[in-house]
Amino acid sequence: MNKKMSLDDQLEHVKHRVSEQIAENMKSYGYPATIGRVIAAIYYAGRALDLDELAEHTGMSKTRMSQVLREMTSYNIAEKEFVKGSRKDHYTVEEDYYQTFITLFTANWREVTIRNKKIEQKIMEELMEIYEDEEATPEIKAEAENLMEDSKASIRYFEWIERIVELFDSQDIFKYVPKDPLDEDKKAYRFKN
Amino acid sequence: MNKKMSLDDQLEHVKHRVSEQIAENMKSYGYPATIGRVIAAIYYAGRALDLDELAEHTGMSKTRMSQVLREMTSYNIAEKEFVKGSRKDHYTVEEDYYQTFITLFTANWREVTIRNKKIEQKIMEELMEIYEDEEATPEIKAEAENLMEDSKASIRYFEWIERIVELFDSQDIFKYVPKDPLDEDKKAYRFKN
DNA sequence: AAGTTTGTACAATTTAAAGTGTATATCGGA
DNA sequence: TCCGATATACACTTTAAATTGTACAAACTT
Repeated sequence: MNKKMSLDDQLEHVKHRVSEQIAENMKSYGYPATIGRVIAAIYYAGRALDLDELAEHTGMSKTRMSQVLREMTSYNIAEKEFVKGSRKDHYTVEEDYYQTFITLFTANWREVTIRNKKIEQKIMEELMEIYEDEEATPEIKAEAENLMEDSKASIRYFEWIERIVELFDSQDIFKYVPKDPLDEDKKAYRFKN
Repeated sequence: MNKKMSLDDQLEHVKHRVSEQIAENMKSYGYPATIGRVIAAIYYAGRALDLDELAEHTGMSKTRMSQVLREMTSYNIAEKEFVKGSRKDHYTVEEDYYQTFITLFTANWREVTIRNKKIEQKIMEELMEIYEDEEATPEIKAEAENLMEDSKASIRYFEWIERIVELFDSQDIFKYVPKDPLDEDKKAYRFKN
């Protein structure tokens, strides 16, 4: 049955597999799979696509395309591109894997740190009130103090996450984990082969 | 209404908030929220808990506890602890935030790299067959070559992810992004205050 | 101004994930 | 060997996320 497939169809099949693979990876990143399909469609088209073309390529509704592209532009992994003589919105995508990884990774974690720092602040205030309440027994005060220590430790942890985010966002990560294997490694590799 | 709450209840309320916060964070990590509630319950109990106690603390079914604890032990963020004279399984959890982050983060990404490298290998084989097919036109061959280049680039990217995972797993990340702010920063901070 | 084209709001549907309850296999003690 | 206690398999229900279709508003054309 596969034998009957034309070579063109086989190439299409490979592209489809890659597309699904990227889609699956998006799920692992914590984002909708459809984002991956959109990236693949635009990449293989080799040009900016409009919503109708994307719906066509992904086999999904135009509504969904609208939703997903909005999400993607909000994360800066897609952007509108002006196309002469067309009223439609055309979209291009970030094609650098590494940058896409960094962008999505940092967007997610920034959200986490912001949310948590807010909550920790509220918790701290709440604990302070309890601690300073005139009816607070020594036991109550001790417990409140424990929880405040926890909260402080938690804040330090989220500040660490913030610095991790900064490490990626600034591209400094490539200093410590380069895209290409080190030259020494390359040499060693060559000798072995 | 809040005014009527006893101080003890207020402390409980704070703990509950923290528990929900951790639960929410687990979702952001890409894991079930319940994992966070389990971590909080055991942490606040200050000792290993059994499935019934966990169901009690989280307000969930024992079945769910069984499922979640299995998942947690598989990720090495929970483990069984022997408790004298009890037939029940008691569980403790990793209490170091940083370690939990690293463990979950690396588990997720390791899975991703393994999955992708497998797929890329298959794709490479498929493309090779197409390329070497006697009926392949120059256009077909050129396209297959392009896709092979893509695949190679993709593999290099996942190897980079693997090295990122290794950076965290080996704890080397703390060399570049220390838990505690640097001494210089500390000093600067002191002077400002 | 009337008629098109386009994108998206909104409610409804589908699909996938989380969680439950009953039934059962396994184990340790009498 | 039987009994009670425990964890989990499995099928079912609930909840949340992804996706669609219809309707409409804004912008563009004539």
